[in-house]
Amino acid sequence: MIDIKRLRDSPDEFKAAAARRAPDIIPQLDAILELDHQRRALVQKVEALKADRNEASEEVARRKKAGEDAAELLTRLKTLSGEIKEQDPKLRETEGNLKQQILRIPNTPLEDVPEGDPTANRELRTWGDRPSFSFDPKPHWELGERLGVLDLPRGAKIAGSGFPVYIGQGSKLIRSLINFMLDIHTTEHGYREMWPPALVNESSALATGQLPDLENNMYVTGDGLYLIPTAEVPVTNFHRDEVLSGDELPFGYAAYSPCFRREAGAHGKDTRGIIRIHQFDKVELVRYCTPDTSTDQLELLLDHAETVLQRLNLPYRVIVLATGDIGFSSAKTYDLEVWASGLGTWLEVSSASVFTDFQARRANIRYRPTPHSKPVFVHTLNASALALPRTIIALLENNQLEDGSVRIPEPLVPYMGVDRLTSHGG
RNA sequence: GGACAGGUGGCCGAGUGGUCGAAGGCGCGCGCCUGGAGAGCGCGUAGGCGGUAUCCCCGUCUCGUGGGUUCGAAUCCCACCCUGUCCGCCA
Repeated sequence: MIDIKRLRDSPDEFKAAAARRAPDIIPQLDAILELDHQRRALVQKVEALKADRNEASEEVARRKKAGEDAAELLTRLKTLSGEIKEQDPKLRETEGNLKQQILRIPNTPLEDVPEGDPTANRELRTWGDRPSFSFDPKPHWELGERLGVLDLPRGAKIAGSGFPVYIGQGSKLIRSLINFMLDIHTTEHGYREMWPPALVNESSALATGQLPDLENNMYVTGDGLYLIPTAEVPVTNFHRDEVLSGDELPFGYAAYSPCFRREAGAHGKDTRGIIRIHQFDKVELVRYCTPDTSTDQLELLLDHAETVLQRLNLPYRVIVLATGDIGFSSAKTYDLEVWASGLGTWLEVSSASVFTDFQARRANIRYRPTPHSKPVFVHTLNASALALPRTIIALLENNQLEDGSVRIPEPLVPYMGVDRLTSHGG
């Protein structure tokens, strides 16, 4: 949620920042300013009436206590109360409209975010060498099927397309990767582990910014709960409506969760194999920090995500997203894209974002800089570290041998118990 | 899912229609005391919004949430949410 006071106090500055991401947003901001103006006028009107009412009401109490007559005062109060009941709903309606509109305004990007549509995304650096092959490297769906670790047709039979089944060593690879990633983040990067609910209520989805804009991309249950598209939602909401003490910041959680995405409107794009699916697994990092440290925290977070790719020896590149490509709640986002040899393309496996106080406002997460100072909003950040399917794609495709078997990267061997995936490996 | 009991400030806990934003306690902050610490004593300790204004003041709202009754609601009524206990069901 944007800071209405910032918009009100320096509208030109705010509009310029917001327009870097969405040039057509100015009329919406003007509408908000107008509504805010109306709202404040109404507040003053209604509160003046209430002040009169409260004063007269106290006088009634005093007179009754003293055994005096208050009939004449009561008639005056009756008309006053009637007037309040007429004006108050107007105020509430205006406030409701204003809130609705504010909730639809995306976060303003940081100054150093390149401006433009996705073609303005910038590659910052690459890590590792893309493997070379003496044969034609195969795509993961062929490898997975031949190895007997991935069964897409049966997944489609059970649930539908986009719900893969991992079997045998494939299933073991999933839990090995989850443990591997969580172990790194908890023992080396200082994260506290969390196992959150996979369903959340409306307030939670609203707080992290999935609602109202991404409503169509989430599965909804008949009970009005949402299947989480990322652990970011439950983990960030863990501290919703709380005041944290300043000296515990910064801190972070590492959480594994299944993720569910309808991918509505993504027809025909990256549909083969497990590139884009409806249910997948992910280890997510969420950090809370003070406003002055959040840009440094983003670099730290990115580093934590990169560590996983480096340990797995998967070549990747770091992209800074342009203003037109960052998510609704984000102020700045880095994507990590891993190289997939069989597909011959880069795949996004992680997205690291700083949300400044945007989510904290929606979720009402604050902290006290000192024991008696007023609470202020924290800054929140998160990064995938990593999303599993595309990590698996890269693992299979980059480490494949000519006979169709796949080498397991050394750090993963203790988790897998084998150093090769073979078609007779079970 | 059913029955009953509850949801009050950072925490515990009083308060059943009128100076109640809320007694008391704990915690926390500042000070006194002390060689130092503790104990003890004193003072201070919610947030949102609006106005005004550089941190003073004024108004308003908030006692789970949303409605209602009333001149006036923490207190009465309705709905919903949540927690506890028992029953049912179940991994």
